[in-house]
Amino acid sequence: MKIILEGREHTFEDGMTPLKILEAAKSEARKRALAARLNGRVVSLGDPVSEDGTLEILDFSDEDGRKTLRHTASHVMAQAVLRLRPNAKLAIGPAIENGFYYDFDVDEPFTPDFLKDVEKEMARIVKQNQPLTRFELPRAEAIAFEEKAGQPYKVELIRDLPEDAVISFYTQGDFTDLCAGPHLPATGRVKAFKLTSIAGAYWRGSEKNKMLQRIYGTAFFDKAEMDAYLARIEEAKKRDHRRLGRELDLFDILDEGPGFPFFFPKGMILRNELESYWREIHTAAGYEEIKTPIMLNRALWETSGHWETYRQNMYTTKIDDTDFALKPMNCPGGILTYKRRIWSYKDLPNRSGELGLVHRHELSGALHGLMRVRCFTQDDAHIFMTPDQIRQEIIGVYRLIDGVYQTFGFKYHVELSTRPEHSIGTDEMWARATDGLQGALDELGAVYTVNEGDGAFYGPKIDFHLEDSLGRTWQCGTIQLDMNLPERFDLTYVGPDGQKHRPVMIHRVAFGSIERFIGILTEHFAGAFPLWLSPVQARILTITDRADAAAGALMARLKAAGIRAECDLRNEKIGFKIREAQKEKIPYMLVIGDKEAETGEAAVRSRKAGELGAMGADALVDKLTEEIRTKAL
RNA sequence: GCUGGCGUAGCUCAAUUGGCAGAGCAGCUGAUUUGUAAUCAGCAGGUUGCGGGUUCGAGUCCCAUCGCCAGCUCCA
Repeated sequence: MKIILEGREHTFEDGMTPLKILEAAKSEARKRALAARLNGRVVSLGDPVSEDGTLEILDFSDEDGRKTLRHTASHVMAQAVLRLRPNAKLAIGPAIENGFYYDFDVDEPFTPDFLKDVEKEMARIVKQNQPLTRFELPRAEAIAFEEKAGQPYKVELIRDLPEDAVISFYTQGDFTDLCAGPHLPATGRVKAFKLTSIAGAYWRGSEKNKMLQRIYGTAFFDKAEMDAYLARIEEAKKRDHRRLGRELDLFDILDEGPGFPFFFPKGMILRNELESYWREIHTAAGYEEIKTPIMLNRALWETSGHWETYRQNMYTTKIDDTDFALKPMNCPGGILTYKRRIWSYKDLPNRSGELGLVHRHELSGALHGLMRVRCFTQDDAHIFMTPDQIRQEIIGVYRLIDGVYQTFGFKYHVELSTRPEHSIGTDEMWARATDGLQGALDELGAVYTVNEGDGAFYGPKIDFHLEDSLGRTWQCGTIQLDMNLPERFDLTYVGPDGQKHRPVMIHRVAFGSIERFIGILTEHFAGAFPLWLSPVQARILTITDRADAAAGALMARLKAAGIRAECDLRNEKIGFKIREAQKEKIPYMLVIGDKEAETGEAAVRSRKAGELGAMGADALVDKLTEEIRTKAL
């Protein structure tokens, strides 16, 4: 098979794809050169090469294809914006998960109306079907090109490119942009697109830089596919925990306490069930439970380093001329608890857990329902151990957390976060701690990504991230190794040699925060919680008041078996009662009319499966008890 | 905190160029005794987030402030 690349003929075996061609390249330099050329023509590196020697795209459905489409859509958007606002300065415009964005520096901020104008202009550009062509320039010329174009951000980007980088540009009609590619061959391929929102975003992601205007959009090869996607987003909004919390009377956040959630009676049942489950598995895993004060004096926070490093996030007050702070973390309390006695190496590891209420003054703009609040309960635990116990303990904690998420059927991803800029402790401590975490992950065969510089100021961490209904991820579980606080608080244990030694400490949470976890849980189940968590597990619905006595008897029987049951004796039609129970997502509806009152049974209706037929009280208790016991999903 | 948008009844939303603050659902009261997702009727519900200003007149325009939403930054 012959392929003509930029005028030169290349011969490849049949069935080659650009990706395979790249893989077959002999040297790195050759690979880069080929990639640069191929990217200029090809949508997806996995796409097959057609027989007539051109690079034609046959399959748009893979992720690379959509990414390329969206990247091209961002160029089309930038072109449209420049036509409408010739003075706009371009920053960056990548494809992202499900869409794309482009950042602009403009004199006047964009308005929602302006988005409509941009969409119209984009449609025009798509209709013009301008071909995208690629060219490369040496560094100096590339800089001169963007300087002439009046694009200072692009100049800065070029200056920061590595020495050996290929500097490429893409042109479509009157628009040229610095870009590595790849792109669609022409703007006409951008069939379906929509601009979704405007937001501010700092240049290069640093709040020290200027805030630019960002336009988000999405694009699909198929209009129907895009409509389905947009409809799915609308649907997902109905699962929003902030909405469901209010609708299901579980929890809410009121204007009177921004970031400080209220839990209503039904929400407390859910919460208490989670806490009981937590106590059960932690007791089984060898943890002891403690409770430490939410307010402690300044001297303690100075010892821990929080006063120095974290004070801007702490709520402080003065009591009798002494500074106090609400705890933003539980560790100092856990440490003081450890220090109450002398420990032998035979006592370690010591695992003490605390459902600890912490307060953090988060930035107002960061608050988000239960996901990001200003006071929350961490299902915290601190493990004090000898250095040679590190790996085994971390493996144990990892398995415990994994078990928790499996109980709820959650998918998660794991990140290893390393030393941040703002940190305390020596290089050697950090190296040992990071090696400990990484070693455990590798021994477990865990799949994880490394997040450089994202650790806590006192140590590296393994984070567990869960998704909300819109696919945004939230850190829940975390395992943090700390060789610093034991030093600061002069923690010791007595070794076999009779001498004092320094223990190592793990901070860890499984839920992360009960509040955030409930938020995730609510969205995951769309409010239809598994039976064991449901605030009301069964509601008995009467057809007429002739069944009231039977209903009362059944409720008493269920309650005696520990099942959360209630009666709906109102003088309403059964359809109405069913509808309400169904909307409240009550797992089991037990209908009693004359027939059932007679036989002592109930017609069972499941929230999920509909009518299940009549059952006697004993059978019903057995069925529900078993479902609760197994925590069935 | 930053950029933009938005705050009207418990909830979802109306209210023409500045001109009488409304509807559905929920709630309450009464009637209805009903078989698996909505019985009927009536009643009540508001200092339009809060505070200033412009105007004969402000839900609507301006300023300030609080809160919410999206994103950025930061984080469990």
